[in-house]
Amino acid sequence: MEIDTATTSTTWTIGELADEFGVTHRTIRFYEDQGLVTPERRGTARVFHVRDRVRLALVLRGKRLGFDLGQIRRIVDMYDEEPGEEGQLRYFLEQIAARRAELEQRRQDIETTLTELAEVERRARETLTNLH
Amino acid sequence: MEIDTATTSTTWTIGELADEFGVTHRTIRFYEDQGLVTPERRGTARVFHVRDRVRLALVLRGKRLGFDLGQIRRIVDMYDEEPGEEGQLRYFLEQIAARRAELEQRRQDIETTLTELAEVERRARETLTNLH
DNA sequence: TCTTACCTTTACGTTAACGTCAAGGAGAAG
DNA sequence: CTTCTCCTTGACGTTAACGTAAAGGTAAGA
Repeated sequence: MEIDTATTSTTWTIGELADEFGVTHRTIRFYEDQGLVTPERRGTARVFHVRDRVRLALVLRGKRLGFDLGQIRRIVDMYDEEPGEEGQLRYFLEQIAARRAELEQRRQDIETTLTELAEVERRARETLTNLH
Repeated sequence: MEIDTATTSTTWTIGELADEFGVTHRTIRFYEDQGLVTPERRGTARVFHVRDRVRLALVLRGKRLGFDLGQIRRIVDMYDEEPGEEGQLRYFLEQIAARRAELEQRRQDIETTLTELAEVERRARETLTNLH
């Protein structure tokens, strides 16, 4: 019997998330092992809440960026870090600065590559028009 | 006896390139296996020319971007593609468009992440000033 | 009650990208 | 000739990030 799926559900099964994000169950379970998501357990079954959904999205974005799961975890964990005391906050800000430096290096690499590819493309188009 | 290292050498040994780029001999040899660099052979020894040096730099930039060696090869090979006939040129332009799409997706992901990290940082700084 | 769909754990298999010996060659210096 | 230094070719080892069976639990519907 159906209980409540009329109101857009605020929890998900592993299969729903897998379908939505285009990954396998195995992948999500692996991420749970790594502590990237922490679904509730009802009996033996996993119940994913909004927090898990958000974190999963962040993880997959990290993967698109080519970070390994270690780096990704460090970034994702920043999103729901507890305030803490001064020393910890300063350390936290250092970490953010480090991640940002990596990201900006990457952005620079991308800009350069895009520029170069544009030049390669220009030459190709030139050769192409010269054929006619 | 020394022969000619006064005039900046236009060729390199595997060790020189390894030192310069901060990778091991093994890595460079592996890249040779994959066809990413194609050093000349003098007897049994490898002699790297400017082309290899450039390609190695491109490969390492690709790695920083988180591409796997397959993707990297596809990008790097574009840099010294021969003109060819029309069909090939059109296919080539398609490939460029595809690589560009990937790179732009990544850039978008980076922008988003940087924006979010800035917000996280702002909140951390706020908490920090409120401590005093 | 039986089937079907979806879930579970356990555990070995796989691929990429090198790391790490092992054993030896080639040439310049002393 | 011996000693270094730097190079060479195998070839097996390692880590990350899952893939892929195997074997079974549970709840809804026919």
